[in-house]
Amino acid sequence: MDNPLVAKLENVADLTKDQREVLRGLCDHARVMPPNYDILREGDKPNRLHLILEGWAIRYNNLADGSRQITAFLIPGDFCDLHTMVLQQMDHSIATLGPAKIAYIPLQKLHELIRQQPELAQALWWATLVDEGVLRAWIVNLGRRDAFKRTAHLMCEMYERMNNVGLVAGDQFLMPLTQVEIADSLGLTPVHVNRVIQKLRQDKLIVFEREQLTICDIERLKRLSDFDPAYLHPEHVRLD
Amino acid sequence: MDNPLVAKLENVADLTKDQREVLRGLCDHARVMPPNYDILREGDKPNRLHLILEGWAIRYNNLADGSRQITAFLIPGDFCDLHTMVLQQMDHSIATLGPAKIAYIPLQKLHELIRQQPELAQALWWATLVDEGVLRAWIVNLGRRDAFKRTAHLMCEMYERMNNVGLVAGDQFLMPLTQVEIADSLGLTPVHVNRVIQKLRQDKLIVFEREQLTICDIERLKRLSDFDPAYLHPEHVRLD
DNA sequence: CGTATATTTGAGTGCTTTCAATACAAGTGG
DNA sequence: CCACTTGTATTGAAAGCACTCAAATATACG
Repeated sequence: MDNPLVAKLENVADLTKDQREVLRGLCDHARVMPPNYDILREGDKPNRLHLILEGWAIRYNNLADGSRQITAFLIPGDFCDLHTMVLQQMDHSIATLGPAKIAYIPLQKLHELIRQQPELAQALWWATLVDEGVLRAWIVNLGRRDAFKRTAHLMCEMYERMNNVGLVAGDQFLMPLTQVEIADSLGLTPVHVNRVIQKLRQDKLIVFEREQLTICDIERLKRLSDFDPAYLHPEHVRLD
Repeated sequence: MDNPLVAKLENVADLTKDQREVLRGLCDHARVMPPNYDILREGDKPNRLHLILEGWAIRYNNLADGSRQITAFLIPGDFCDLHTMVLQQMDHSIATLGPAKIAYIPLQKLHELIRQQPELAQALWWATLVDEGVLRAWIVNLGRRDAFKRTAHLMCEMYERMNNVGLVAGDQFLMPLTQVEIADSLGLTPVHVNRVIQKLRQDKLIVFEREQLTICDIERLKRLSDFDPAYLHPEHVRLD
């Protein structure tokens, strides 16, 4: 498989062969981590960056009452912590879901890249800003959609994002989430997520088994969940 | 009043006299806009940046069913659209609440600043990344807290942020929000927000009248809403 | 002083939660 | 290889938080 970061950025920027090499070079040092492994914990002050190469991870916060809110799903090509280029301290934790291959990138290597390849740096900021758009879309989802639409919207988003890194085959992709994790991301209870998913199946919108999600009718799913991919900014990056 | 952007950044970075001047210079061209004025609309491709100097604004999305979700409150010192440095198109709208003084900054001026003052650019990225932290905190708020705690948490956040730009006097500050707007930001209905606010008053936690919010017992409010200011990253910026 | 906007109150409804129990699958240790 | 543990999915019934609808009151503004 090609490098997922390269795949992601090529959707929005014309990369030179050289730039592709630089990006691949960032991923030199990678390791496969076990499921449910905390890559980063709240309060950490990491001195290297982490990039997902294979598998999924979650960004999450634990609350005082013992509950948990997932604030992002990270898929291949996503940085876990680009913000540590500027911010000192992690204000949340990051954990793998299934086994996941993580690239470890020395902070210094990134700083060099930014100095030597400003255009590439720009592309990385694009990724950060898209992440911000995703966060806003999640707020809209949590704030203004009922459980059914909310779940459908999440599935549309993951379909789209997985597609952007070439990980959708036909109408299906690997979504290694339990219903508990879906619940923790959507602000619902696992019990209710279960009922919602059953309805999605009943309505012949999805098939979801053994971590494999099949979208039977993506257009209908997008329509009913009011999904508009504009927030993922598939348009070309401004490189001036 | 001093420049709110300078005030905000000085909390986390040691600015030289020169840098302060540059920041003030960004705000040269400013205008007072009327209440409920759309500074930017979804789909716009702005060629200048907008910075709040006085008053409040909202970042919001309109949904297909006619409802609205506010995804951010912008206060003095906040950029409306730093992301247009990289992204082409607005994926949401921005509107003033009360009358608000907005600085208009040509994109090019910002690009010059980034080239000539990399440290300042770093400080601006700090602001963007804190905004991202705020978005995550909102997701946690919407996903895992009931209406009462959720409302309390919002008030703690705005207290803290207003304080960071020197706009809290004693225990009170100007919060030009109607209950409808609070509802649209918290994913609640105005009716329910009304009942929650009454309870907050009953419990002697706040006084809220004529757009003036007084926090009677900030410590209790923080405790009960599980508020931890770490996500606002008051720590010193990494400037290497 | 009239009109529009914002706040408040009440009653009834419903989506989602909570609590509890069952079924099922996967992994572990003896 | 089986008993056992653990995590996940599923189902049912009851309770509750927040919503809807509707109307009254208050406040701001021209």
